[in-house]
Amino acid sequence: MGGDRRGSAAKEQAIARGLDRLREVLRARNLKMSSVREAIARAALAYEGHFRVDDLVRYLHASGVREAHMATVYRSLPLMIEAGLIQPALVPNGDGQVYEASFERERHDHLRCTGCGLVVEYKSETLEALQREIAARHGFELEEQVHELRGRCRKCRRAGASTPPPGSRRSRARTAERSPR
Amino acid sequence: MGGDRRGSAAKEQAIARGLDRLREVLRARNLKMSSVREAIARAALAYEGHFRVDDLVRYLHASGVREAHMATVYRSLPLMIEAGLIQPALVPNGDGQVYEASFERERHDHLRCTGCGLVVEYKSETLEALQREIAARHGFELEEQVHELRGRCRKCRRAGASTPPPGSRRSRARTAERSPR
DNA sequence: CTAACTGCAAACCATTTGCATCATT
DNA sequence: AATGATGCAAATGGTTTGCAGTTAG
Repeated sequence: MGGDRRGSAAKEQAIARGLDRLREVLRARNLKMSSVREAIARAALAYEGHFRVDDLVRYLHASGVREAHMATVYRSLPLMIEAGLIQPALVPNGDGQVYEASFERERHDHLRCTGCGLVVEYKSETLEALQREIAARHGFELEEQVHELRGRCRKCRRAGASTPPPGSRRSRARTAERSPR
Repeated sequence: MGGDRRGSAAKEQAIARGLDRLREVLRARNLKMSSVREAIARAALAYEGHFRVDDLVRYLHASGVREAHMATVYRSLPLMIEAGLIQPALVPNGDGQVYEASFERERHDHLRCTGCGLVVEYKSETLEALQREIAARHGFELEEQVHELRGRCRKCRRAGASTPPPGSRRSRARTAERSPR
């Protein structure tokens, strides 16, 4: 299953900072830290790429945390989001929300191939500036932006028909983080 | 409930064109038009503002179509989308997809107030051009874009605290179509 | 006539919640 | 000790599906 690779010192430290951040949020609300909570947060911070709740649970089980229950993970999601550890990643396509670690990582948006499901991250200063401007023009103070572009990637266009391959639902598509330029 | 206002001739004709468009899609797939199907499409085209499946069903009932079943509406959604009659409007927040008529209407995106739920439409050529450019840069042929900005509207910022009012889920928020500039 | 469509009820599935019990502060 | 956190199972709620009967082409 997913791999808990070597714990590069840097990454381990980032995780430690993330956990501290979470503790702050908890303290601020008179909530408690717990071993399960910590394991979940640790897993979320360490997870490479996008994940769903059940992915995280599997990862936890694989990591030796025997009883990490779905319900518990669900209950900790809002806290981790508030602490800035994770973020919803893609616009849900019917099969559950996908998250990604966001702690000490810069904002980015996604391009998604409607053919093979490939996801590419990109970042555009121009885009963000434009979004702020649009919000301001309408009297809004921007808090969050959802931006996802969909189309056919090079490979799918070259290879294929104009319609996405049939019967390909819940395709745990491959992800290519970071891309050209 | 929702109002089926006077049938301005222009609107009635647009609906007729929409239905023709739907017939084309149906014919192309060897599917059949039916009275129920037509009533559903008609309702979707006539509906003012955003709606959910159950809104449409209520609207249909109110319009005298006694047995317009949810399942049937669900089954016709993909067809209506393919025919370009409707489109998913907002990014689902947990409580079901929201649609809006899109036939012979120009693309637009939404700004959503995290305080009161107010939704404002806006349109930006610059933004669309930028999106196409980003897609192209990554070898994608753009097919669709999801873009939603969230923040606090003028009124909410003036009026209020920094956190959205508690316990305000499934708020059928008011919508202000079309806005300044 | 045949293939699609429709109502209805049951099935699905991601997410939420109630409750008794365990752990942190 | 007191208040939260957790596992588990049951409840939710939007959406999908199987089936038997109806209807369009």
